[in-house]
Amino acid sequence: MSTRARREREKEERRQSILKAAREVFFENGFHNATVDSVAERAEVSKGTVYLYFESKETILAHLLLEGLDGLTGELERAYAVGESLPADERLRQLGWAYFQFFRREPRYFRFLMAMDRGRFREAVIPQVYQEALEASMEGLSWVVGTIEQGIEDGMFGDCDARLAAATLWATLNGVLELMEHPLRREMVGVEREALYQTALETIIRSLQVIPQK
Amino acid sequence: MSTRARREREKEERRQSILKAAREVFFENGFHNATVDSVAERAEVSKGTVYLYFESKETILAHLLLEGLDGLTGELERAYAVGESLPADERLRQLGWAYFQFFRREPRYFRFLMAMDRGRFREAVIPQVYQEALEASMEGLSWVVGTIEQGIEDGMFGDCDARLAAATLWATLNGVLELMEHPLRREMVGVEREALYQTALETIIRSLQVIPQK
DNA sequence: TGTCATAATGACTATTAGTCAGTTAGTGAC
DNA sequence: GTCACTAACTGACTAATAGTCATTATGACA
Repeated sequence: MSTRARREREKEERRQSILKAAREVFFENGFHNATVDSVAERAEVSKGTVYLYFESKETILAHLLLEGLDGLTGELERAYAVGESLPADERLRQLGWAYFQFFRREPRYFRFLMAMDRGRFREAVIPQVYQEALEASMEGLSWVVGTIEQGIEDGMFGDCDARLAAATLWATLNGVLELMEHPLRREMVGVEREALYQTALETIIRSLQVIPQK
Repeated sequence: MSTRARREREKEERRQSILKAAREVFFENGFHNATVDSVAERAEVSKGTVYLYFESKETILAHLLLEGLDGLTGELERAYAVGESLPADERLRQLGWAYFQFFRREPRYFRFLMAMDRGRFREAVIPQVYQEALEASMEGLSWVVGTIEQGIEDGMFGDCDARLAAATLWATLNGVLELMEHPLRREMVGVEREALYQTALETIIRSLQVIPQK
């Protein structure tokens, strides 16, 4: 008999509806200004129920972030697969632009992701979520590492520590996105976000390439 | 008569003692966990007095950040001055490492600076502070731009948009520092902070240099 | 010593995260 | 049908804390 199964499903649905409400409310007002009461109201449940499904306000955000991270790794995976037969530099470009597109489409996720494990967040977000986030990011990073290694094998890139190079690329792209996310800093550099991103991406890719000997 | 002047001075002293208390309390417990009551207690004044000198908890943080920013620009200015007679690449190295050293010495400032104009902060921190922060950062950036322009003139660097290149460098170094600030991400890349920083800095400098024609 | 302005106080209000004793509703047994 | 049982749900309540403001203290000067 499937009563048990249906119950499980209904529980999951409720959980999802709370997450959906939280996403809306958090995105509309920002995490700080959003109240758990308004999340509850939006989800058409009482506040007590929200706390039945999630330990704390921060935990809800953590789960939304995991969702976002899933979307991002999906995006990167697709870009990695599409580039299968391309040379390594072109594959890195694909990955780099997929990263950019994702955050262009979901700027609010970016903001939350960047704020992750800062402030109270770190205390609230416990092993399980931490682990998942780690694994998702690891996967994304491994594609970059793999691509660079491929480039080295092919003789397109000079011999270098692929992990170090991948970290440099990642840090650089994050740095650009973060910089251009702050109104204050964007104003300061007086350059378009996309232009800076392209410059940074090409700079790193070029630094990997073997300088052709004339 | 100097009554007026003394009064002014005493007011400023009180203001400073509140800032000092806030710095201690914020650094000890983090901004979120720190209470205004405990800042007041530490400064040996009542809460009301704190609010006589600062509009809000966020405003106090903003002023601490300005202080931090002052320290940073001081550091950079020194590095810029010291490198006066050095070639452009070496000057960029000086600036880059001064940046690194500052954040190594004051990691808590870095965290607060990076969190700046995020969250509630943006609403709380008003024109005056915003403007000051903008100007301080502008100054720092202009030294990098100046150095790159010098390098171009000297023929050490290839012809490029100095502002764009400076922004790339800044974004990259920030990206590394930020990345390595997150325990989660540091764990992931499995590389030492200083090593990654050096790699990134050298990568950007190299990308500016004219490739010597054999 | 009295008056006045300025500075300081701390009890109070408002907001909101999180709790828990009590209520409701669905399920299966008889 | 109805009873007992369980799981899900509720919302009034507590605790914590940012920010306010009517009142009080201080000290300069006539």
